[in-house]
Amino acid sequence: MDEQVRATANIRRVAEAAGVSRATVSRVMNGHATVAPELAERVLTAARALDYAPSQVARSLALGRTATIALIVPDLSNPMFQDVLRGLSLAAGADGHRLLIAESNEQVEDEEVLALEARRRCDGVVLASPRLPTADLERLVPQLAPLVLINRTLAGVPSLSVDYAAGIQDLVAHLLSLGHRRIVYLAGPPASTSNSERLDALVRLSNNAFALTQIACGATFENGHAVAGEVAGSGATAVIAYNDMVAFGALSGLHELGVDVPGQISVTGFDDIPFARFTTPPLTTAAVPRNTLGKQAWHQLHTQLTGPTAPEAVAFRPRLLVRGSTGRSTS
Amino acid sequence: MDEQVRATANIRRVAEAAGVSRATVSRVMNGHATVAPELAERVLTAARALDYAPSQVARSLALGRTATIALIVPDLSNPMFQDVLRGLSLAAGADGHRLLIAESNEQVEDEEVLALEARRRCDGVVLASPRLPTADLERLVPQLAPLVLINRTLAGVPSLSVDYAAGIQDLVAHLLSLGHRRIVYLAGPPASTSNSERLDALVRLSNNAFALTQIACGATFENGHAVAGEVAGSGATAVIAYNDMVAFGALSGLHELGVDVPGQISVTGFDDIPFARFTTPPLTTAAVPRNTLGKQAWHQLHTQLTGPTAPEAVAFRPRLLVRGSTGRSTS
DNA sequence: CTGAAAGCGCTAACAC
DNA sequence: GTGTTAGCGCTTTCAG
Repeated sequence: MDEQVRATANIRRVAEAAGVSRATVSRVMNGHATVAPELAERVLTAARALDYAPSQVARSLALGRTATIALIVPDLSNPMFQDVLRGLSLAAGADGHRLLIAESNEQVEDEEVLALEARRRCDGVVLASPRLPTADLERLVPQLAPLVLINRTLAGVPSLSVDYAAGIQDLVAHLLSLGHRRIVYLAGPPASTSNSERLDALVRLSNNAFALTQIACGATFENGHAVAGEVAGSGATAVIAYNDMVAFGALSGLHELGVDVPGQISVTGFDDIPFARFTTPPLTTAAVPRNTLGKQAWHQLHTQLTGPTAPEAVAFRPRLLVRGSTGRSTS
Repeated sequence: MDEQVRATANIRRVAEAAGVSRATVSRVMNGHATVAPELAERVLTAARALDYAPSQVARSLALGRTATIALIVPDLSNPMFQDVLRGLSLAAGADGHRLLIAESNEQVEDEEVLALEARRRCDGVVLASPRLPTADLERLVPQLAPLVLINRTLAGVPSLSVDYAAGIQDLVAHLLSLGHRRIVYLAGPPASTSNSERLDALVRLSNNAFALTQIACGATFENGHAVAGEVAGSGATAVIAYNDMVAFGALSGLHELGVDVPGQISVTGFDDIPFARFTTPPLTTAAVPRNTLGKQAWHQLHTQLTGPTAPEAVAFRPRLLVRGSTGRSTS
């Protein structure tokens, strides 16, 4: 019968069917106050009959906004970005905005074009691009704005970061309170700024308060596992791992060596990944508020979208979670 | 000086600056073969000078396609969907398509409008909606097409699922080969179809080959942990957990009870979540090819976008991963 | 090979 | 209140 109807109805068809102008259809569809109830009813009926729903693309063009934002991340398999994504998605969704997501797959050289391309389809960008050179980023800012940066700062741009130093400070204070005075740090990737922030904080704090040694390690379970022997032989009574994965590996390696945690040595992680509570023993760590980062990212973007605002750079303090992997120093 | 230039250049401005028509600018920007090199050069220069990049929204409207697809999931924190997302994102991205993502946050009643809304902004949909009633889904199909279903099937719609029965079969075969004849199943949520698929497969296989018992459990670490005592007292020599998290909990509980795994009892999981290789002992499990699901989803959507195709329903067989948590039966 | 002009579907002044 | 009309920025026949 009506084979041609399947070609997704548009506003004109509805207008014709309802015997009104397109403007009226538009008004009704957008709930614009004043349309005679009788007309509104006719429009709604026609719309329903034709399975009509306004084209968001056309709408976006006419309005000059898309009600969509983009998240650009280097790696979707990183729990950090997964949670940021989730927080962002929920928060933006609650305010009626869609989320476009672009992953650079760690290809820094692609990030610029990815971000620009994404920005052209939406109203603003949340960018997590730890490795993009600052100069490039600065050049990009005007074209990406409204923009929110995750885990890095730049003058004049709103940003959300994690205060790694504060987290380390809490971890250290906790260990000191347990009597530990010889601490070994299992260092993360040397190039990573999150590693140097942690290390810097440690060095700063160690000043007389405790003896700090360092073992080059990495960011993975295997890395942590591999240095377990070295840790056991280091004479340290406590280890601060670069992150939870490394701590997890160290825990596993120490277990195999018959070293009791926390009886003989205490171990802390960093991040509070989902499995940190399930290790044996459960891992004492500094919880990075990843979800909050996402929520706040939307908040900051939202305010930029609705009006002019002063850029803010906020750093979130991780939360110390004391679990079973740390105990009183016995030496 | 040129304050008004900041209002993002459009095609007309570039055309004027280059002294050509908008059509020519369009041709150049799209690499359309034949434009005099000299003109092309002028256009490119002007575009560069004005920081011009075509509006993707306008382009989408004119072309009738957005080069964007949507993924609808109930819960982004579920590792299953995270990996599907990742596979989909990478695959679609490689073919120059963007990804819109919508999370229903488990609110089934929102999924319909979410999906429809998303569909209006893009060219196709990948839908993972395990709980949406079939009748509703059927009604939705025409409006969502091109469409690919994840983990559920529907006549006439391409879909990608996991063959849970096959995974169970492999697990059972593995256990039988190790001499196990008394197996206990730690059941997942009763309402979940993935639980009943596993259970059905077990019941079917148990016929004379082995004694099957069942313990009501759940889907979490805590659930698995809680039934460790019951498992130990069950007389079974092997346990098949609903999923890895449950197996993980059981492992932990058995450890605390001093029950040796796999010495006294073997344990298997299902899914191969990222941490399954790191448990003590590492978990034997059936790996669900989550990434492949995402990749294939793009593949199926892509073919639909490029031409008419017969819908396909493909089920992926999990891969048996034998690790340290299973061993020869000693009883 | 290039330009003029119509149109994608919707919104928003502006009139009536 | 409702319709007319002029865009939003781009693509694409169709002439020349």
